[in-house]
Amino acid sequence: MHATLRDANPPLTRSVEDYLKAIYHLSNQGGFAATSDIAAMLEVAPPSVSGMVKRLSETGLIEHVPYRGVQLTAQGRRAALKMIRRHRILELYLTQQLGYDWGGVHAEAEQLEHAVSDELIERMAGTLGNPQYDPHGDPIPTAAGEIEEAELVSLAEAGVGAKLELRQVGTQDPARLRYFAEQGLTPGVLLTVTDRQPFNGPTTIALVPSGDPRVVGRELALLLWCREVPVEQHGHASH
Amino acid sequence: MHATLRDANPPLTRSVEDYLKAIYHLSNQGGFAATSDIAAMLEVAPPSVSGMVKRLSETGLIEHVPYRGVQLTAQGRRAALKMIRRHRILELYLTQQLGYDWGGVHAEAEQLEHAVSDELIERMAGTLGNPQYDPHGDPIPTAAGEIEEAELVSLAEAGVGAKLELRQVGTQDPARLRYFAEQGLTPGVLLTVTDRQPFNGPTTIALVPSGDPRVVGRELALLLWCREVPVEQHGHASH
DNA sequence: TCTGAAACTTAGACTAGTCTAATCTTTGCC
DNA sequence: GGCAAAGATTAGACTAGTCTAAGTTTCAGA
Ligand SMILES: [Mn+2]
Ligand SMILES: [Mn+2]
Ligand SMILES: [Mn+2]
Ligand SMILES: [Mn+2]
Repeated sequence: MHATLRDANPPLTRSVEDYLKAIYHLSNQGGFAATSDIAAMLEVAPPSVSGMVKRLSETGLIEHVPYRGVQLTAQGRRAALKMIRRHRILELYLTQQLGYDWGGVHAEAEQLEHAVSDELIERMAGTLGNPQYDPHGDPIPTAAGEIEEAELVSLAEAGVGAKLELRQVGTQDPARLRYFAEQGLTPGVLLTVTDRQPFNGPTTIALVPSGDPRVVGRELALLLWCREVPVEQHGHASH
Repeated sequence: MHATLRDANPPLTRSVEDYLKAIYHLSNQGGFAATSDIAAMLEVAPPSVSGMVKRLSETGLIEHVPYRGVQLTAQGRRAALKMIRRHRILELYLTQQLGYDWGGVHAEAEQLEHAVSDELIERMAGTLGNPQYDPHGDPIPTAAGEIEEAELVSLAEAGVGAKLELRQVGTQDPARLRYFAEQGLTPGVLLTVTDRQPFNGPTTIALVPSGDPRVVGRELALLLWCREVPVEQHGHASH
């Protein structure tokens, strides 16, 4: 064993952890993450991404096809899911135990995720009762690296007449999150689609059971991910 | 305003924050912190310290007298006390809210102190009732940067017969802390010094009120910082 | 007063991560 | 099928932080 050999498994740096998360989010369902999309998500210049991509593929965390994009290896995916678990448990802990609102929580978790130990995360998860979803409805990966894959439909694409449960809110923007909260649009809410205007027009919904109407423009409707609710009529299960 | 000018007040890096804390701890009561002591405390080589010292004095956080040592400026002291507040609130929060024992808490706080926001620290402090002391009895600086300066005597130097209150435990070593906890030697405990053997020998104490005896070697006794308790006899205040 | 050891600084190299400017590749469109 | 624009990579520079090796300063003791 030569003293000059690099440490075989050095701990990942803050930057590397954020790159892996970004690549995970951008390469859903087996696709490639593009250099420019990673750069935009992390707010760095594209050449910075090219440089990091080189290092990450040398260490076996990603697969790089030049001019095509990158994908996580199994090892890289494990590391990404670990960070996502940390991030989402932190978000939930901050909202439930320390009074954060769901808009402010993302920025704080973005920093803390790199500093917490496994032990701290598991203690937080225990305090919270080993939760399944974060404040925005996103599934929390298990400590073993499993994550729920739900088929959800965006409110902008849901059919008129559909009865839906709002499951996930697909933004971290504090202003948009605050607006959704004001409108009562938080994960778990039931609603029916009552109208959609043509030419990318707004969707009108009625909250269940209050019946309160809401009009949601396409930009925001695309952020509201819903599950179709089987319509149960007076205790009769649908067939 | 030229775009080429460096940001006037960039946020401090993790390294800088740890250097400032180390210098604070090493330059108590107006003295100088020595390069080699800073290096030992941070586990870096002395030339790394010389390099950092140059940068820190250029940014006005410390004063450097070559070959003599360094001192914090007012600005550097403010920054150091802010980090110490963070560290101690984190330690207390982790022990009181998340079930950490006082041995494991230091390493976790050492990382988190660089990642938490002011808002998070103040929320934690609020949850804890704006506490004055951390789990090891160390005073927590206020948000305004005030810190209590107590005159304490080490158990190794206290006179035989003295009645003392254990106030601070001056180590972060998990093994030593665990041992102290086993022996019932935690901040707040009352005791009397019953014996001291010569030639740097052990100190024998009796816990109050149980009377249980403990024998403490000099190395550990030097870590136990105590306050003299005015001896009140059956309700008679001492004159 | 000299001298040698300890402490400190300087010199020079290296890594991680970032940037701008210049140079490929790919691809949609005429 | 050719070409221009978009996207990606390479080239080269820079900062922060670390190291080892080599020189400089201080100071206690002979
Ligand atoms: Mn992050
Ligand atoms: Mn979230
Ligand atoms: Mn630290
Ligand atoms: Mn402490």
